[in-house]
Amino acid sequence: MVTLKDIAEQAGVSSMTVSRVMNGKTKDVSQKTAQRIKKIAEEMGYVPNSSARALASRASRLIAALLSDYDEESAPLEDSYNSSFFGELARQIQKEGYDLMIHYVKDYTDINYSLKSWNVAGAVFLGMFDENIKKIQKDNTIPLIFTDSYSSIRSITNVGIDDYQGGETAAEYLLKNGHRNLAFIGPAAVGNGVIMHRLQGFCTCLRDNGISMPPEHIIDSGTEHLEQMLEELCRGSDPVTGIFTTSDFCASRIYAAAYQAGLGIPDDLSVIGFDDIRMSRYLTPPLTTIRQDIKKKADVVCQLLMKHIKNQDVPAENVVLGVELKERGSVRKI
Amino acid sequence: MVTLKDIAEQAGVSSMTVSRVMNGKTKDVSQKTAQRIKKIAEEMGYVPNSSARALASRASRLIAALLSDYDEESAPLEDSYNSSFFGELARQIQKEGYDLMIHYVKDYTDINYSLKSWNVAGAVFLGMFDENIKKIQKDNTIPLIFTDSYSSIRSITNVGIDDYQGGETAAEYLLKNGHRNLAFIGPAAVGNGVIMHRLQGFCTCLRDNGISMPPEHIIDSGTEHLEQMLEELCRGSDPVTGIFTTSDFCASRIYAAAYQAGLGIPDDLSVIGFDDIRMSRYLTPPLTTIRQDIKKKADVVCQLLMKHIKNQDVPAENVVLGVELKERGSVRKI
DNA sequence: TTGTAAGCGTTATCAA
DNA sequence: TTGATAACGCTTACAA
Repeated sequence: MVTLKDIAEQAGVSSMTVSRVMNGKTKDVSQKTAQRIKKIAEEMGYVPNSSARALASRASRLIAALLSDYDEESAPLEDSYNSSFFGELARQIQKEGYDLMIHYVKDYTDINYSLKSWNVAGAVFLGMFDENIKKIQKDNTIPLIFTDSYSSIRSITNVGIDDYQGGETAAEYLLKNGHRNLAFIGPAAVGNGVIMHRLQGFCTCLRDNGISMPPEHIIDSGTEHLEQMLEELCRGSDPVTGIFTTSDFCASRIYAAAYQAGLGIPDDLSVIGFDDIRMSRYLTPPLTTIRQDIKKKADVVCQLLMKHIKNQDVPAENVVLGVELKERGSVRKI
Repeated sequence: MVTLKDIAEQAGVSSMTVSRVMNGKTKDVSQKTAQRIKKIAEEMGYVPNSSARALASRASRLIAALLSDYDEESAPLEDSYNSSFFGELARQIQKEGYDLMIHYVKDYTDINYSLKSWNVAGAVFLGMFDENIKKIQKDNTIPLIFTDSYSSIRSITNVGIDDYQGGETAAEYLLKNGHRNLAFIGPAAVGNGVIMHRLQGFCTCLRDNGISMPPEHIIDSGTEHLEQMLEELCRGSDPVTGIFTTSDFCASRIYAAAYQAGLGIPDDLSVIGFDDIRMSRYLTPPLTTIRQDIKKKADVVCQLLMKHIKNQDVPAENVVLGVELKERGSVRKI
């Protein structure tokens, strides 16, 4: 391992001088020696020791990504949305000269460890963290960026999308295409999360247009019997013709169930998804969906992180990104 | 921040004693003091400083995952296969008490930095690294685990699957179902990688059965004109009836192109994929594919890593995991 | 069983 | 413009 000291000896200077050069404080060092030292460092293959740096400067160029992991069996990164976002985030963070660690966290202890162990410069939270937010905020002075959080705690920095608007847009579009009998399929709408807001936007828009959706048309996507439910919904005397679902992944499950039930999309059943993951355009038929810009989201998160790291006094802010309808082939006009 | 020293002062012992307790070297410390110290540490919310540890012990509990990133526009983690594997790997590594960093790497400089900067205990390589392997190996003593590498360098530790066998299995299955005129769709078969081996297994099996596949039936999945190609292939006097493709994601693109071309799957065209990502069973029709066990792969990588970390003298080994045919609905009998 | 001393590679601070 | 020194929090090696 090549250290500052090694280079210093080669160059006949003190290691402080080398340190200054390596940190780009070139105005404190003469041009000549700076050049010479750079060359020697290059030749010797010097790579700064980040641990030592972090220790001495009490600040690391490290960001932690925290994935909430309620359950051993869940696989957050198997979800196309999450993994795309994480991948983009990693790229952006790296571009800023920071390194990224990933932690699955279950409870406060895990979170605490993730934040303190490597004294990370900041953290990004993916998933639900409502219970712990208050305590986390209190215990830490580093920037914490939440994503898609609807915590009632004010003054947290969050980047999310307009889920409510997304629900509305979906409803509008289905109505515009003549659908009147609708259903909603998603994970059991937990408390105050994105799912609930999408559902609310959807329902409110329907109600404003004089349409109501009976509670039994709100279906838990976790059900084993999706096919059967679809049959019941679409075969009655007053058949459901349109479904709004909370993710494109979920939409693909609906496609499969509909297929098994002998229901054609969009002929017998129209479906509108959420997210616009890469695969959606390749479904048969291509999925009409509410698109969120994952790249943009990662970008905003990263910029916010950098801003807060550079200046501790930046106030908390809640960024809400827009969504847009991506019209493809899974909704028909009736 | 709570340090060993803080705890030591509270407990009226030296920080060495606390250090021993925190590292579970309880046989070197009296039961009584050990208990007392544990309690105090708990109360004070002690979290060990990993940077300091790494610095003092010249060894970190950190693993680096290196994603090869030839191109700004590519998004390795948008690929379902990669992201699932990465997610599983992260979980396994964490379970072993290690932390995981992610790095996109372009060239030798990047790799070098990733490995040295945090003196990681080991690294896992995802993607192609053929050019640099020799140099990387020479410069590092830490365990390096490659995945899906067909490097000609001997004595690297690699975890892969039996790609050749996968190709054979696909061919056998198509033949068994009466298909004689076949095509292959995948990324331009770069040098010596997984793609080439899958293709070779496929072709060899065909040849052994007296069937030949003309070169123009090997199609680059990167083409813009997939729909048109499919038309040409399947509408001629001697139409292609079966396609083997190198990933399930690619299969979904073929589904979409076939749909646009008015070709029904499996009625007009049978398709067999590779990977068995989560989405495959939800395609319409559900995709018949060559399955690889991603969880198992991550598990093997992690165990290998631990073994090599604990014992530097373990020889390099190349683990080849099996693949299996997952029969679903995209291949028809003719 | 416990403690002392030195040192890991770097940066902050102050002095020259 | 440069250097000496202490310190960051911890572990290793040795001594008591």
